[in-house]
Amino acid sequence: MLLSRGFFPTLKETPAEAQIASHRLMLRAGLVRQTAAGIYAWLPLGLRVLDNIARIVREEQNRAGALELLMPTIQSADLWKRSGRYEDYGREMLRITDRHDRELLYGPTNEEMITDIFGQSVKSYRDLPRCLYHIQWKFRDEVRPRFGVMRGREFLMKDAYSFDLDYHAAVQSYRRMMLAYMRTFQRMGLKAIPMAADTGPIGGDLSHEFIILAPVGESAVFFDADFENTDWVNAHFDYDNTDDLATFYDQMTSLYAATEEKHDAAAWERVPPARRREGRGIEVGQIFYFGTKYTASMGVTVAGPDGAAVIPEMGSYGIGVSRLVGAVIEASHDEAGIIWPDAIAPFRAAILNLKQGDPACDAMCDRAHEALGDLALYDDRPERAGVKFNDADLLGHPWQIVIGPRGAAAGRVELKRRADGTREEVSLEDALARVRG
RNA sequence: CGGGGCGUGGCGCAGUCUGGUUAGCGCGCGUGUUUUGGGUACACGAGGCCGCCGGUUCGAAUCCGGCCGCCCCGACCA
Repeated sequence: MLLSRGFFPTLKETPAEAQIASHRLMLRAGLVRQTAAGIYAWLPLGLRVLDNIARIVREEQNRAGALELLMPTIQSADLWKRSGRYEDYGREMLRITDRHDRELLYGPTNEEMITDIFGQSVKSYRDLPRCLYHIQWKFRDEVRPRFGVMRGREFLMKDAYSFDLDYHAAVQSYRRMMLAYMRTFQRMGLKAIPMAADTGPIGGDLSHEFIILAPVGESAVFFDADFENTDWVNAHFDYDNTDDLATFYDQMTSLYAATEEKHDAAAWERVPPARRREGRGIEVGQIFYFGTKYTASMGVTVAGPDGAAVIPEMGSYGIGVSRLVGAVIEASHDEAGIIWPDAIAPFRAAILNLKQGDPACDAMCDRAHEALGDLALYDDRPERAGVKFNDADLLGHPWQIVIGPRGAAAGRVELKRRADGTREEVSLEDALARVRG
């Protein structure tokens, strides 16, 4: 991709409204632009990141056996009246009236809708279990949106819903999704900790929030530092193996970890003082088991093996896709700008032509650009080297291929790793190979 | 929803208290020269219904009233 042909507006100065690092950097690097309180437009660079995060989420959901569909953003109020939440949800729900005075709403979540869709078509225990998900925009009319996309009113969320025949099977679904979540965040370069959490308006009695530690986080959290020594990544747990899931779940939940609402002073006292960690965290996902709350209220049953009606057990599982963009930046940036983890970077590398117009530089840059194609952003502007260095650091590409007249004449390029700032002089071919990974 | 603050070229701000010629400054943008490995320097230039509506006045960015928008702290929340 040629930078000169793209739309990557960067800001030298920080807009006054941005208070935290991720918000500042998202505006300065041209990822988003605010269009109203808590509502953002995603510019090309931001959209690439959002898509990359959604792709990883999707891959891990599929791997865990969940099935993707797509439900609408606008929902009928009737659905919510059936579950009783139309009154309960309060003013966070954006209510809309159409030209026929029908009551609609912009969905803040989809339990009612998926329960309705599922219940219409599934009539036998043979159709269970199922887990369905979609990645769709939500709207919650927050009283006070803040921190850029971390607490927007409109946000992109992956929400999955599991349907099982009984409690035991529902617990397997819950554990399966917990494993999928840990794998998802791990792939994005994030260290998430599952913490016992409140269920809020979703309801139910079992819930975990996935927390990324960060000083700007909105939740106060308490956890046992020993969690950092838990090695679940190399354990190769199988989604279909009940023992694996049990072992994994035990690893995740046996050590103390809770958000403020679920904090238990007595249990906390039993954690050795040296291992007690208190801090703040960003919630990037939450999972719920709530049994038959929606299937019962909305009248969904299936025929069991003996012919008797059974009310399916449900769980729901959310990941804040757009929030993750901010969370990743909070976890990975420095004074100069963003440091993208390889897996979600909008481009794997920047190609910096330090002397636009120099035949050797131009030729070598063209070769690099041709070889990497869409993996790289080629800064072909007639700007000074300093401008290009600074923009590349700001945009946070994992690699920078620096091509100047000195090196180009000798057939060498400088390869810089954004994360640690290391640079080495290598041949173009070696640089390309490293960037491709 | 309580408390506080701010709306002035794309961005960051000054000017408002104490009304008065053409509304300034820095950055950015355009053209040219210059520079050429970490935001170069100079020159010229474009770009504003001073958030909106109404009022006071000979005269309003400035004073008064109303409205809208946005931000921050708290309570609330993926």
